[in-house]
Amino acid sequence: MVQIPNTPTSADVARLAGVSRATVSYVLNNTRAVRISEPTRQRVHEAARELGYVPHAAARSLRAGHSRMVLISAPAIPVGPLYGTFLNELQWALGRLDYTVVQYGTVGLRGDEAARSWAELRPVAVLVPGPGLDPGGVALLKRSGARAVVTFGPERVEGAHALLMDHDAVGHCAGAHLYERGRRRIGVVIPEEPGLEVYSRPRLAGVRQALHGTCATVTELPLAYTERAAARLAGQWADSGLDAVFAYNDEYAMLLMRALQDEGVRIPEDVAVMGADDLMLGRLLRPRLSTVHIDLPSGRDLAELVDRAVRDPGGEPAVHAVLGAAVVRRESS
Amino acid sequence: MVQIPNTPTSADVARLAGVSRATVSYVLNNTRAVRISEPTRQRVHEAARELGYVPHAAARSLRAGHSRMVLISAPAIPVGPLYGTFLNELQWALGRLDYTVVQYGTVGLRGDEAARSWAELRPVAVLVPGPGLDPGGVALLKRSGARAVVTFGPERVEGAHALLMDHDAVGHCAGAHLYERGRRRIGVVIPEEPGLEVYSRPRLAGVRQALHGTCATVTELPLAYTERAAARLAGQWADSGLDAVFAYNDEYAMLLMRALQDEGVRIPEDVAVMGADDLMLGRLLRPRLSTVHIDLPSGRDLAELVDRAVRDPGGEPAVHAVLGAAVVRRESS
DNA sequence: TTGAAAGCGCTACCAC
DNA sequence: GTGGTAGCGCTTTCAA
Repeated sequence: MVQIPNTPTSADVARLAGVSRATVSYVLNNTRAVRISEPTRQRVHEAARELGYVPHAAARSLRAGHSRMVLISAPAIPVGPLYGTFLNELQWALGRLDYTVVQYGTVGLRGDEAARSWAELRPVAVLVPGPGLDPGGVALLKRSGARAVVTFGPERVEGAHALLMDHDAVGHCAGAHLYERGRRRIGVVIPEEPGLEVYSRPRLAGVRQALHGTCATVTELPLAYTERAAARLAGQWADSGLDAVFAYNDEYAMLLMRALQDEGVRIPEDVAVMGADDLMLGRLLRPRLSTVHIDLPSGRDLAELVDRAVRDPGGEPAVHAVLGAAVVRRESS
Repeated sequence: MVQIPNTPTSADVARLAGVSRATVSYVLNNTRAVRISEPTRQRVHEAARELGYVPHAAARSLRAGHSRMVLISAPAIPVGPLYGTFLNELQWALGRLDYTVVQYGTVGLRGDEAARSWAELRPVAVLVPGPGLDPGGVALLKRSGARAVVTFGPERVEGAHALLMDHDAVGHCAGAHLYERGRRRIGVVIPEEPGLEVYSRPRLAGVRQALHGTCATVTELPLAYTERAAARLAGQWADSGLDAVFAYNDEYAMLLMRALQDEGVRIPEDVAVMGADDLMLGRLLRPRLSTVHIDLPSGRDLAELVDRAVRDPGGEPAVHAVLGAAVVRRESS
């Protein structure tokens, strides 16, 4: 008969090694304040290995009164390679600082409930990309023991540290560049996919700002990420009289560019096209896609910010503008 | 003076409401077995709200002896939209079943250490995409209370349930299709990026298998995901005499296709090109990219598998082949 | 209908 | 050097 083995506890280890639970704890945690004889250490390690003992993180942090868990809110929309690598770097860096990093997705919960379920885990720090956290949520998390709450996205939130990713700058770059290239009737693609407004709105605003006080016009172009929608938009192009378009990002740019080319619109002669994100993708298009390169902060830097905030939770919430944006001109503009 | 507020506990709620901690627990958990008078309920809820009380998940599961945490190992490589949507659906479905879903990345730990750090969280179930878990790890997790361990990827692991994503089938489809189209000298791109072998090897094997017993030849084409590498490969194309290539996936296909076209190679006349994953990308290329559409299992199905396994941990580890693969012929083949 | 108390696994203080 | 033990926040049995 197969018996489901009970999870071994430190008491089991103690019993097997013939010592007390305290001693087990001292040995396995390398407690410096107390010296344990070498033979005893051996026996304890031996016993732990034999039983396959794994400490119980929840019990430990319950006892300690705090955890080293950093909770990162996992966005509901699939993320691109840019953010993906950033996240990996961040996780790695936090791991080096001995934090336990956990991504907690909150599909289907409204901001309030989300913050509550995060708080139940009593993380020492909470990182929230994009929106989805309001001042109330921040307060709740802090009251639940979070020593650092960091948002990174286009908006800051009262009470939280912010890595301000100023997507206005992305649009600004694009707008200024297109204007400089002699374009005056500029379209800006606004993805219809939900959840992208937080990025598309500031990017649009940036374009407007760059063109403010000039004779250039800005036209919003709602666009779903489908061939049909792109074809429809391209079909109406001649009527629009636009001579340039900032396509939100490289993927939408590819979609639109293809549709325009299929309509016989010449790029960049008739219409200049710009993307953003500087994906490999853009280099492979013909004409090569001009884009806005985005510099995310390094994961290491953010990890250090988190660590500092955790060690000194009294500090004022810092707001860092961290998004570098620079035009990469290729052939489409 | 600003005082760091202490996290309120159920004892605080009890005090404020003028009842015992037991009563608080009964009210907040809606314990059916015990009836609490309406006025008391009100007072408790009131107090909890006023204090911003959030239950302590760790303490709860420590007491309960088990958690409802499902741990999903977060892959180190950035994932595509395909897997991203699958993951979201899965999280949503598990959430509906009242599990707490957490993605735990293990950048930099070897399989053994990874399993250990997962086990420290005492999850009730562990889902591991791709490799990174050996039979020892599975045993460790089970001994630590995991009632279900599910791998999903191309290989199965002793002791764990498996969603067998048979990437051979992807290659097989591609190979058979290219053969059928009259191609006999077939190249297969093997990405040089680390971590992709688990997928590329089976896909290659599938191609070989499809062509076994025919006069067609298979040539491995190692390729890094850079323009330079692609240009180099394309430069040597004439010498190779290949008349078709299965490019691992749509992204590598785009990379290579572009390089070939820049070399003056005509597609599909001189060389047929196939991708895989059926991304939007492929539809936008010219010629439109033929691809292998991959059908991942629905997140709901996997969630149900997990739930069943959790409820009946005695059951034999099930192995499901779950990857549908079908050729989508467009213009590049 | 409500309260007292035990105990989940762990660590840290204090005795020996 | 090592062991006894209190107590982290919570649920649940038993008593009142």
